[in-house]
Amino acid sequence: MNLFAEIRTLVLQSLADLQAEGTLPEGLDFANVAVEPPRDAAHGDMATNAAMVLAKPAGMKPRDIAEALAGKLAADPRITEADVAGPGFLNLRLDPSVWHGVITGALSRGADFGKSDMGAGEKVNVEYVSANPTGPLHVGHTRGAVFGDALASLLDYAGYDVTREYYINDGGAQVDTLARSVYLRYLEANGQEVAFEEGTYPGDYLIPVGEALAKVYGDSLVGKPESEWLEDIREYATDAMMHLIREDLASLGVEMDVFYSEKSLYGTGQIEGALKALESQGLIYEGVLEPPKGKTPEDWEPREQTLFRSTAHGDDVDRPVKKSDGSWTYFAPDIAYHYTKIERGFDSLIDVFGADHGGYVKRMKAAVSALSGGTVPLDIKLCQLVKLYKNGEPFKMSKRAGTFITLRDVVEQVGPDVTRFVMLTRKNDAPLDFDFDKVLEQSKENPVFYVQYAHARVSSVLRKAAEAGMNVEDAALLNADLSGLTDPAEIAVAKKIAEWPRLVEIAARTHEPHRVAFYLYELASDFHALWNRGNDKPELRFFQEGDEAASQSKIALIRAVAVVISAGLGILGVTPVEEMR
RNA sequence: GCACCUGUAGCUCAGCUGGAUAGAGCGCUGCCCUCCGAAGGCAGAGGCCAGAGGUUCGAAUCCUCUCAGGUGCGCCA
Repeated sequence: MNLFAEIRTLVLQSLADLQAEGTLPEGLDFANVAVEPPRDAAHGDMATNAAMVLAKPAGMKPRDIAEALAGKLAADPRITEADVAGPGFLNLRLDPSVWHGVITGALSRGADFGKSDMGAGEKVNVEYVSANPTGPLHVGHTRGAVFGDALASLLDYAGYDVTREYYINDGGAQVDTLARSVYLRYLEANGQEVAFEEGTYPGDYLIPVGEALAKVYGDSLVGKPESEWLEDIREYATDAMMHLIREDLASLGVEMDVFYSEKSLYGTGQIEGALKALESQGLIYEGVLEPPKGKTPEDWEPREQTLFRSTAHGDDVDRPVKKSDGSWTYFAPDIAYHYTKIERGFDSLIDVFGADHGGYVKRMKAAVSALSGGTVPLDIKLCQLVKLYKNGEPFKMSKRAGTFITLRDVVEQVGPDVTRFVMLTRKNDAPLDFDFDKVLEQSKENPVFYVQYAHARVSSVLRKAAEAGMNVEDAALLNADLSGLTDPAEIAVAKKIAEWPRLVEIAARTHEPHRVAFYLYELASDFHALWNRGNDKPELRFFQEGDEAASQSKIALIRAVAVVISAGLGILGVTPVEEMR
């Protein structure tokens, strides 16, 4: 149901016809022939670059090709005009009935209008959040959570078979630190005075965990050496933190398909297996790394380590997989983890990381490239920082002062819908300002409100029409005679709706869900403009007193707007509202 | 020193696998409610797309270099 794709098909068919007639030579590559909305509406409804792209390989003048193509295209009933312009653009004007078809398409397919089969059921794994299980999620995680979740929904909508996955880093030293910190809280629950030294987590959120442990174990662990309690408490604490994190995610509406434990890789031979797979390609060796140039660490000493030859797959230096004491670096289980993704049959992988992990992109891609023989692409999306503001003033976070902002704080203050939408109003690799006051402001400056307002206005009209006795069910609106929808402002809205399926494909292909948010803003803008046209021209108002036929056609149009806004917000994980309060 | 990201209107940012005269919001100027929600809309002013080369029919977009900001750079994950 992508109108642009349909017209492109028509263009390609016409080009093939020209070849059959001998006007165009055989053997041309049409891959770069595009059909796009023109930047300037005055140029028409759609434009194709076919003539310019083909001029050189065909050995013809662009305008000659364009003229010939125009002749072919004009024969199609959907096309009312085909003009050659500029260096060889072919501008097309479409029959109003085409736009009316877009409206009925949106009404009949509902939330599925815009769905694409681009993904063709390809299996995609989207890994996101993956925060250490040592405490509640904070604002930084929030952006990654929203981004990853929206991206997953977007890919699903575009026809991919998506798995949402969270990698639990429960195998490293940080969960030992967690266990020790919880042990302190446990002692505290048993009436002891404790001090949180450097290298422990002093957060209040561990107090209930310590208390719960005291209930389970009584004072039986008090005064015992670490070796007797570390393992048990680590497991207990990690479970408690993951429980907390799942609740945090749930408060945002994020639901994972798979929680994959790092620890589960140990002792199963999976890490060894992954490294063996690399070794068989000659990518593992014992060697000594050069110290980094410019900024050499104080304690730098050359030492021999087990290294992964990531440079063979595009990295800048080779990376250690074993520490000098023989234990794994964090990178080794990461390699094994990504190996399991390949073995689990995913056709492509996406990792969503914080921007501070930018340094791991190349080595991770190198590992996946090597382990999959280059057959499984890995895209790593880095989410930049979120800067918090309150009333325009920077909001400083401090763990000590207790002004540390968690995901839950944000969601409780502004709600999941606003949180999610705002997090998607920037490209992932651009920093984001989040102002607790401005995101709740009800004005067009706030895109969340602006889009919701458009949806609410449609609902308002539907209510009013229903009160007047009209049947405003989609099934009824589908039968409306749309031929009266000819005003440029009305057609502009229909055209914007027609762009939706195309936008979904572009956003999915580029892995950029923010495009959906921006599109919705534009659609809302066109809708608000049309609404206000009703001020000057009463015949453009959606509900026409006493003229049911006209009302039906106009309401069909705005109902189509609501359908698309609702679908778009659905991808972003935002609930559309029926009225503003 | 090296790698990655960023640099577009006074400010905050979009810009479609390279397309025509580069867009939006805020701010500024002037308009629009007897009327479906003015929580909106219309119009105007405002640009060396950081800079310099290159690729080609065509570059904000791709390549090279320079400048500026951010992030990271072997036993932390």
